[in-house]
Amino acid sequence: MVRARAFDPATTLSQVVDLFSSKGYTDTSMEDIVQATGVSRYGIYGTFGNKRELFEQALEQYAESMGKKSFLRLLEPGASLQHIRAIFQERIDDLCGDENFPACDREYKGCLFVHTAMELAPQDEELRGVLQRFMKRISKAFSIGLDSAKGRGEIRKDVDVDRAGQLLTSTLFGLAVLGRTGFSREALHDIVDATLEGLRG
Amino acid sequence: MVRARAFDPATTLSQVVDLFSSKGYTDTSMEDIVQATGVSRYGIYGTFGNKRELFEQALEQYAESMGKKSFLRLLEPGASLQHIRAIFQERIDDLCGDENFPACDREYKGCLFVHTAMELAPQDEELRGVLQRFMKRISKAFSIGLDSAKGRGEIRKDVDVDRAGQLLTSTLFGLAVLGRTGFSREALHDIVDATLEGLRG
DNA sequence: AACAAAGCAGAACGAAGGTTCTGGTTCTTT
DNA sequence: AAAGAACCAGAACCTTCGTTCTGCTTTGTT
Repeated sequence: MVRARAFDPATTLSQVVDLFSSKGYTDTSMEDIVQATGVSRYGIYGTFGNKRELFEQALEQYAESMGKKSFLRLLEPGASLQHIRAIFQERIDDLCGDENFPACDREYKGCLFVHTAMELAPQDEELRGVLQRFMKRISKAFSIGLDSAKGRGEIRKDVDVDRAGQLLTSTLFGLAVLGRTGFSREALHDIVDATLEGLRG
Repeated sequence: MVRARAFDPATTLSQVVDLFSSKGYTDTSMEDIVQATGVSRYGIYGTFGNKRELFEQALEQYAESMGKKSFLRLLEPGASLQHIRAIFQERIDDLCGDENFPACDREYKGCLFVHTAMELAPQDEELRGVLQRFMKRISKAFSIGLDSAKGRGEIRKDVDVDRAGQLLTSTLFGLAVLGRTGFSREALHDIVDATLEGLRG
């Protein structure tokens, strides 16, 4: 090794995650990526491989960062309905972006999971498998959190936490779709409230 | 007029709807459309305009046919929770395709609304408006059905039918995302059950 | 039968995309 | 200081895409 990289792969990957999250796979060009990251084609291809492989790494970083930021807290003892609500709060913040900017200017951020599901999952068996794993992991985390909340008497005793976990996962994606079509923070929050209302005892 | 069209615009548009539903906007090429419909480029462009305009008409036919097939029944007096459940049943059938074919061969059908939301809504103000209208109409139909079901004592008295209508709309899209990543009919049905369970009294 | 408006199939065109290649530059090692 | 491995910017290549154009065919009217 005689010359060091002029960029940090981790931060570059983060920028790529943002790009793919905003525009999806097909509508994000390698040129877009070169421009946004400031990294040369040589650097991108040499470090991450081709577009498909780069996307896969972006997806994995997306999932990992979301897991650490949002879902880890559900695995700790004493997790409550408030923790679940906090996940949706963060999710909505993420989807709706900075509200200091007017709606017409703000960049619509999307969910990389949803983009992957709609664009790639049907044809790409491997990515579909990755996606399924991530989704099941999310459902499981929700279930664990719900079980803990049930122990605290925050949700009904007769709630099946496995199915309810899947329900919350589904809601997570529904929010992404609605947020993308321009529905307000308040509308999304109402949906979360209505969902959790159905679980409360 | 001296020579008649060799194709029926309505059935052609239906085929286009299927294509866009399966692969989305960007991944469906005009060549795909020409091949699948058997209609010449001349016929497509002359009848429907360019790709963007064709998509808009496909979206409108999709919404109208879904409305007639699934949601009209909610507006009739005596609508019940069973009618709402039937909508989700049809939805799942539509998303998962014919179960006589093995999973690896079946063509994953997607939701045109979700594709529009993810691919076009952020940049295309007009389509975004169209999409918002459709979604609000769906929510409204759900609300009316829920109100009727409430009158029949099928759901709790304290349920806010407006918010619950939005919740069911969100669930509808969540199902599309999960279905696209290969989750089974049963998994999707569980989600529907869990959702409706939260509304029952 | 001849005309012409409107249809069709496919070639053609310009733009854009993913990937690879080239020529030059940097920076650690010898 | 010389060397060379790895980096960078961007040109180049090939494919695909949306759209338009061209030459020919069909068919109702004159």
